[in-house]
Amino acid sequence: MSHPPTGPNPCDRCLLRCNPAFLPVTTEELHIIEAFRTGTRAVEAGRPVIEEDRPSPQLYTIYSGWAFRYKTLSDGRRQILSFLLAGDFVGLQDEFAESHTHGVEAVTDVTLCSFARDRLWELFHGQPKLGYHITWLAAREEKMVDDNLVTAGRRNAAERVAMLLMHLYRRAERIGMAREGWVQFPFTQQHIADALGLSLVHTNKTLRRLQQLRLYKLDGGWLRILDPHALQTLGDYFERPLLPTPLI
Amino acid sequence: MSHPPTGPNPCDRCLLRCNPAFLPVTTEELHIIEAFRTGTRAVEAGRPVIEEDRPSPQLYTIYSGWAFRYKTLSDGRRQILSFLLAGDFVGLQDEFAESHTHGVEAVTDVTLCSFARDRLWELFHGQPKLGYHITWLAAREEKMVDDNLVTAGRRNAAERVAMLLMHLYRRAERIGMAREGWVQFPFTQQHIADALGLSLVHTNKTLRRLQQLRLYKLDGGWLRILDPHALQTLGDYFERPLLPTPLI
DNA sequence: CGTTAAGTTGACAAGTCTCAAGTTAAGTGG
DNA sequence: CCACTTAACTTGAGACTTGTCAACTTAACG
Repeated sequence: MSHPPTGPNPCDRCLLRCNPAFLPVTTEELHIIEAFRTGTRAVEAGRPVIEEDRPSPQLYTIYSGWAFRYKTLSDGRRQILSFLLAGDFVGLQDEFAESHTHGVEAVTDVTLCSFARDRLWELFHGQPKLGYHITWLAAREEKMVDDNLVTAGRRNAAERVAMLLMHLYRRAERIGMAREGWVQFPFTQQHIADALGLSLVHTNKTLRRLQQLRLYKLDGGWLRILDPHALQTLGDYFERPLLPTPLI
Repeated sequence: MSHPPTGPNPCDRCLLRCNPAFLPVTTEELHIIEAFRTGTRAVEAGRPVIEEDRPSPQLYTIYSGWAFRYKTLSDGRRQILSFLLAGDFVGLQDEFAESHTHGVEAVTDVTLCSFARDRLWELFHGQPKLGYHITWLAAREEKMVDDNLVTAGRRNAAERVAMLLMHLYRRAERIGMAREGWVQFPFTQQHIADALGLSLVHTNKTLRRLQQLRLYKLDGGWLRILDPHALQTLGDYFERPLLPTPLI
């Protein structure tokens, strides 16, 4: 999961596909995917991947880095809908959208593989298995939003923070981003507040409290979960065993 | 949209397909859908359609009535994730789930068309267009959850209620359930509270306030929007023009 | 007419937000 | 290498929204 110097490789030498978290594909499927791919793109930390109000002609798979999907109300209040990292497929909603849906912004520097939206149907048609996989990814994405909705709707501040820390740690760990119990944590407290539906100040105080309880540790942009059991119980958030994920 | 006396018809005489809100299908597609369908099912108001902790072997399309998807935390706090009505496709998430995901419960008496989950791949394979449609439905469903997450995370009580009233009214209206500006409204204040992430009492007070402002009217289980402009503005929630929906 | 679920209301408690003022950390240019 | 600037993070105080508790009313139903 280290950053490739010049962006993603051609699909047949894609580093992500060596990752056991992802489902293997046949050579034929790989060729179809490669033909579907239109290129790669790098986005700097903090810059937009997809503008909120403009439909994007591209679909993306995150190749490296962290990003997030969000929506803003007209007075500027912002809600982060979900975080995205390597392997996540973005922009599907727009394909079927009557109009604008959400924005996507890079947290770290991000590299992406891009696909032409208007050839999505072609992909379903020519390779139904890949269509099935895309549906798989859409369903997984929805499940994450479901979880976030439960969080915003029913958990209190400490529970929210506990849940999010475990969630982010687990997702990074799952695709091999953990190094001896530490995971890169590039998020600001503003990101966390926007994701949890809390104010920045209250997020800070809650974070502080859980840190003083020695439930987690944050050092130089790296996160370590000190007491996973406590965080899971507090957040009432338990990861189920995970199946390999399709990768488009 | 009146209730059929004995449950849904065979697909080739499906009343829903006469509804212009839904995408027309070819005869061949209709046959495939009919072969995919395993039967129909009636669920009484208040009864479970899918149990929260048990994976369901069935997928469903709602044929008539209102239902909702929900999740509960282990101490009983419940969050409604989205409301379901005629044409909505349910259970897809489970197909790809590592384990349990959400429960589904009937609000009114509900009739359903059921499909065998283990033949979903067959459907994608034999009729990619229908697979594409299912993805369409999944993406639309996710957009609704996105909206609900923004609501729970960033809107205050009055804004939440305004948004939900408009949302429910619009969805019912769209598939022809409106009668001279009135729409059936079978939800209790507990449903609304659970959907909005508010307490029952506060939901009641907020509802009352908006009613006294003459923004809407509720009479004998029927809802009328008196001031759509005010509710839309308050909820910062504007419906975009809608395309016909696929119907599986 | 009695029973039950749903809705209503007021009083008070608690959680979260806002405001305002720091402090720390990380650049950047002189 | 240091002074300056800026973004991120902290902290306390007080206001406000929302939640909880408890009692009561209304509507629906047998």
